[in-house]
Amino acid sequence: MQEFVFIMRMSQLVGRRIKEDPRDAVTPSHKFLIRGGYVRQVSAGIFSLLPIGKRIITKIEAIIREEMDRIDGQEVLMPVVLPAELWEESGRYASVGPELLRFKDRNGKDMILAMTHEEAVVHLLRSEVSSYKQLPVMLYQIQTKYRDEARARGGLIRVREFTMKDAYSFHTSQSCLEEYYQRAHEAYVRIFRRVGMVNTLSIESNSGMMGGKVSHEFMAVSEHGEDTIFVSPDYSYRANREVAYADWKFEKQSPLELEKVHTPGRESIEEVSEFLGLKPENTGKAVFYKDQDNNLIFAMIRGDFEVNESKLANFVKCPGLEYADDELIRSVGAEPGFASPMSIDRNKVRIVVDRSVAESSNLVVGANEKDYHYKNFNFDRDIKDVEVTDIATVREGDICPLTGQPLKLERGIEVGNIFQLGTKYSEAMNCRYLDENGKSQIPVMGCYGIGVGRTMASVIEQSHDEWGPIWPITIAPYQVQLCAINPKNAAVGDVSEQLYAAIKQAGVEVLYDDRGEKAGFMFNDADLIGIPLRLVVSAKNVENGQIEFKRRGAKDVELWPLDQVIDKIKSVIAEEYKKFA
RNA sequence: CGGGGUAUAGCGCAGUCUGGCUAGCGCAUUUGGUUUGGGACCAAAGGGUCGCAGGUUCGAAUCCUGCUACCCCGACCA
Repeated sequence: MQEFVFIMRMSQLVGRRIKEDPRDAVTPSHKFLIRGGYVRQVSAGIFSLLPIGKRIITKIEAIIREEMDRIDGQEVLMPVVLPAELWEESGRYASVGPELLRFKDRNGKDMILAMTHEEAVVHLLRSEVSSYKQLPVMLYQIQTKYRDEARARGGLIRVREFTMKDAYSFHTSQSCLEEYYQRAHEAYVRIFRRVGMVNTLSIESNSGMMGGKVSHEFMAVSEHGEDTIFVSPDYSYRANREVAYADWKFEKQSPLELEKVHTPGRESIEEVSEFLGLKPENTGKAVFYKDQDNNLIFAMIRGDFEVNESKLANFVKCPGLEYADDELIRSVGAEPGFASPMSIDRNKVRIVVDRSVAESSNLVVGANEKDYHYKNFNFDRDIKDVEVTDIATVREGDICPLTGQPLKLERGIEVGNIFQLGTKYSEAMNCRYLDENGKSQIPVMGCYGIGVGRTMASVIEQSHDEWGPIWPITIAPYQVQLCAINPKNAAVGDVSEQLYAAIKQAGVEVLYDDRGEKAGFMFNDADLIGIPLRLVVSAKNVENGQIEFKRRGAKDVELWPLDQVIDKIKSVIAEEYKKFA
């Protein structure tokens, strides 16, 4: 752990507390980070850290370093500014959208601000490692990243510039990667426990633009989270909505004859099912998407389900699906609002059917003619040569595939992720080593990220009261806050100064409120800063040779004999650390 | 990128509809004094190109046009 400034006087501390909530802050973490004097916004999604905010970040980083070193990581530092050609090698210069900030240097050379460092680490490693004897290896860094987010929000929860710990491992085999992936997972569990994130879930996730197959997200459970998670009641099943599935049961009935019905002006599932006196689950829904090349994809799902665009995008291997416009839909012979998979130009459209349609009977579908639908559509009979898969979005209450219990919905903030990347980058960027037979091989990669600022914000989301954050001792800006009520009183002033010096001597981190503010004012500031342990020096107690001790968030106070304060506070601190070991 | 909103002192806001003398209020700040266990009191003081650029007018924070920044919802996305 790096050396720290152990002590600080409040009278000298830069970063004022603010009484009122900032107008534009909505989440508790955003409000308290601003009000407590931890961070200040410079531009949308771009923040400066004030001293106590920086101390928290430094402590979180120290915990991450320890755990990365424990799983044999080697710390490096790679640049924020990278040449575009490195990203051209991997193909991401073209495939990643506008969130990658591109610019030219003075010579007109294309450059980028790195949003992640797979390319940089492969560039580094391919010239340093050439033998199987050097593998496996893991490199990590704690570095600034930039993502040109369309919409920054929620204080530190979604920002454009941020600090991230990212780690990359290289292996000679998939099994070696899988073994290491497990160790990384365990390291992450330890990290989030140690920083005091009490409610973190590791869940199955969608690999998105990173490529690769197996991946997990570490979610801080919070009502202000941006991601939707489905969990079983016992939390044995946990999955992001993007990949979650349920044990859906569908029932086949004997097919009835196809029947064309007049449904004037009824376009939506609700309108059609109500008009025909049926339920939404008796209908089939058609949703049209287009890929980047303007190719039409016809997704068909039962009327009571929603298409899961992540599942669909993964299935058709196209990351950038968009809703198709009416003109494109008509160009294949379909009628928007009354679309049917039958009687359309099969050469111009790819049809993907959800199991809910394939395994149900006698559904109402469009007739590709304005104001007409068909009743009694049956997949097996009425359509041929289409792809059937799961593209349904889980709904709260759907049955868990593992436990058979109803799934419940949670919100989460993604604070970390781990991926089994495979050879996507090492292969594209020609990273090779020689195996024991002298044969050239491509290393298998894993990557592992943690958002440091987001972690700080998430801890507040999970640990605060109406007055401010309640920091775990492991990342609190100081371990102890010392408050002097009326330090102009000679006895109070003397005892406070002596205590301050003695605490420093004992190696305890203390923030000393020496300002002589009114008690209430001082206590409110202390609560807003959220240091977990508080000592108060007052005239009344000093007269009795006593000091008051209180834990942040607790109701009760203790009175400690003055000559035992140092011993007692040290033991309380040790006890607090044990809670997060 | 679509929808909605905001921009006036360090922070939070009023004033704008209905144009008018010197642009206010609370908090914070400075000075002096009194206070000191859950956001004290008295007295005095400093602090503004009213987001930017044009226009209308005798006169614009206020009306008109354009722009910019920021926030919220959505789209997109590690």
